[in-house]
Amino acid sequence: MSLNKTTTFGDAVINWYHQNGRKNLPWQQNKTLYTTWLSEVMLQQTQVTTVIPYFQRFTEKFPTLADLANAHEDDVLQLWTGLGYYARARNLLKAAKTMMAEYGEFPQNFEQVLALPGIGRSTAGAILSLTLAKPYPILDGNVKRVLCRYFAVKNWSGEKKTQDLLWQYTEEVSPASGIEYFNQAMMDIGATICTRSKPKCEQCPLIKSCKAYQLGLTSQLPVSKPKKEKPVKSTVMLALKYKQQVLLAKRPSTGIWGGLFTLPESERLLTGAEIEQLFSVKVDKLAKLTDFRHTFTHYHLDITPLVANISHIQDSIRDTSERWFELQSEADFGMSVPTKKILAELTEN
DNA sequence: GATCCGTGGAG
DNA sequence: TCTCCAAGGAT
Repeated sequence: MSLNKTTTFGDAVINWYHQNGRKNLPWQQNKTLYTTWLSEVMLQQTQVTTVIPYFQRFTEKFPTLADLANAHEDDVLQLWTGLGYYARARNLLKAAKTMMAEYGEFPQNFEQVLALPGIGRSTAGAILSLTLAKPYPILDGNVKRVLCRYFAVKNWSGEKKTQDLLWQYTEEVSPASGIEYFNQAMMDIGATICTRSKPKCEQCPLIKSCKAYQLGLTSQLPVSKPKKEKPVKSTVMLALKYKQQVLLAKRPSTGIWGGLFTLPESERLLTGAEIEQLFSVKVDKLAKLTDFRHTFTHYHLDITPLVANISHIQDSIRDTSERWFELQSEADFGMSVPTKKILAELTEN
């Protein structure tokens, strides 16, 4: 790593931080490696305002690394419900167990941190620089945007070649001292000034040397990723309702909604007779609710909720992954958002 | 390199 | 309503 020792870039950014940087976010108080790690993982592809309540609930339930390492996956996924990218939660628990078993604490060595599941180069650098002022550069979405504009990078940052170039740039501009302020400031500038649309260049400490600004390219950079048509998939989600209970099933740990509980799905609408045969129940009433669309990063999912009021449920649990859930109760496990939405609708009626 | 993995807010 | 995309990492 070659850190620039006398960069005016670094000075300008650090000075800006002391005047204008964010210092009151929940994870900036009483920082530990554990809390910084948690916040960085939650913030992957997720905005600050979304993360705040999740972070508070999580640290209240699991204040320390040791607490998390002793947790059950269902409890972790419950706290993650609605936050998305659930592999983050599964990897968080896995990493906590590994750290306690291998080191008895959160490691301070970069290679050891990087080796943990769910932690890449940028997250590892953020954890060690923000918490311990270790001189590692970061390259998250904010930093990428700032650097793409500052250096007028005209290629999409998703390309390997461009990614490598941006890592080179972030190493070059990172100061040897004050990295904990610098990295936080770069993220703050990206989030509050160098925004995707309508950047507030007049407030930017880098305005004098920003290439995009000089060339009048701020509205065209960074180059957005080449867009592809999202495929549309469809599914039927079946709510088997027995009195005030509904049948849910835990999904396998890989794939969409891994480890979460969801309603049973079917590729097509089922008849009452089919449901009776599949689940060994008696269907008293069958109703189709209004379709709705759930959109992921890479596809649309059109969901048709089907509600079957049933009786005779003696043999309806077919698998250890299935369970009956009381509609009015608070789930102590993770649930997908579409499942939660449908259950909420059932509870109202 | 390409694909997978969620969700909510902004525009 | 629809598209874009936000503190990325794993396969």
